[in-house]
Amino acid sequence: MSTHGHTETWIERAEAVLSAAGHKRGGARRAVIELLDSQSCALTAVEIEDALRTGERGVSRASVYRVLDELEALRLVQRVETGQAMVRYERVCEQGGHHHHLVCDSCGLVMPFSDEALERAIDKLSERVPLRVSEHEIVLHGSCHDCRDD
Amino acid sequence: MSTHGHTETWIERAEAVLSAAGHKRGGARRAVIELLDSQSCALTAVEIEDALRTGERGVSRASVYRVLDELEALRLVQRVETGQAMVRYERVCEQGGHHHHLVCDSCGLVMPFSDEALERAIDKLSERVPLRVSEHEIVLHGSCHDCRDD
DNA sequence: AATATCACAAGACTGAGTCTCATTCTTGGT
DNA sequence: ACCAAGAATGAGACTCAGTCTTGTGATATT
Repeated sequence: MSTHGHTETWIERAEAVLSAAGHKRGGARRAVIELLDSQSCALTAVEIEDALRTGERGVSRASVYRVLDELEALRLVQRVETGQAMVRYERVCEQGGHHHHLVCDSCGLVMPFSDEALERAIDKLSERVPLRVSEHEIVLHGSCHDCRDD
Repeated sequence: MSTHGHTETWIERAEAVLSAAGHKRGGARRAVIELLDSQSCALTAVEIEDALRTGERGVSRASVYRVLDELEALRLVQRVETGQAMVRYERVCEQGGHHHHLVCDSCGLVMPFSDEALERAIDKLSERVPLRVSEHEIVLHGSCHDCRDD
């Protein structure tokens, strides 16, 4: 890795972006960021609150939501609407991390997937549609291997 | 139109499916069905409750949710997750009515759209994915013509 | 170190959605 | 028509994710 082209971790990028946006540092935000960084899949706000309370550093509910809002506004985290009552959040990785989600309606399992053809279809579509498309998060519903019984 | 091949309205189909599923008739359900039939785009449960209270036939909150659940289970209505805090519902039309939604994150406008290439991409995708895909509802976010300022 | 400002915690509050249960309506059988 | 069984409904209590308020503590700048 060269000096200025090195691969930055998500935490490092998050700290840099937050600082550039004029935010001071704080323990609650740090705790939320570290938890999000340690997870590979999307968490709900309540899951985050519970995990932190059980863990080393409790963080109040208001702080969890505030931090998630800040991170979302800076495109550091992304909402995932799984249709499961609670919104989920996951960190946004820059390089090739673009993926969508499969949700099993029976057991609630959430799985990531990605597909080139789908991306192309959406890119083209975006040009024809009366909306400047900013983000897309596709969620497909169905039943997973263990729930093939409906 | 022939005698048995005639085009059935959504209301007629709904009544038939409900009856076949062993449901008796009732005023609340009828009112919800008529409202959904009169709408071209998706409504939230609260919008439905309000519209009915203001209209001819008030329907209690419990009934609105109960009826929507029943209709969804029978695939007569479809949920639309717009990421706007409240789930929306719209009737499911059989012939070619398959469409998705654009949501303006600034003003909350919800617009329908459909796209053949997108459908094809999803159909192909469904075969490669570890999930028996039952439904898909794509929601694209962005800003509409009137909100081009972010 | 003083100060101004941001970050935070605690908990009251809001409101969408659920649950319960008593009452009313439908419908099939008589 | 009448009646009984069971479905449909209404009213409101209840749950709980998410918001808002306020007082306190942390942080950076001078």
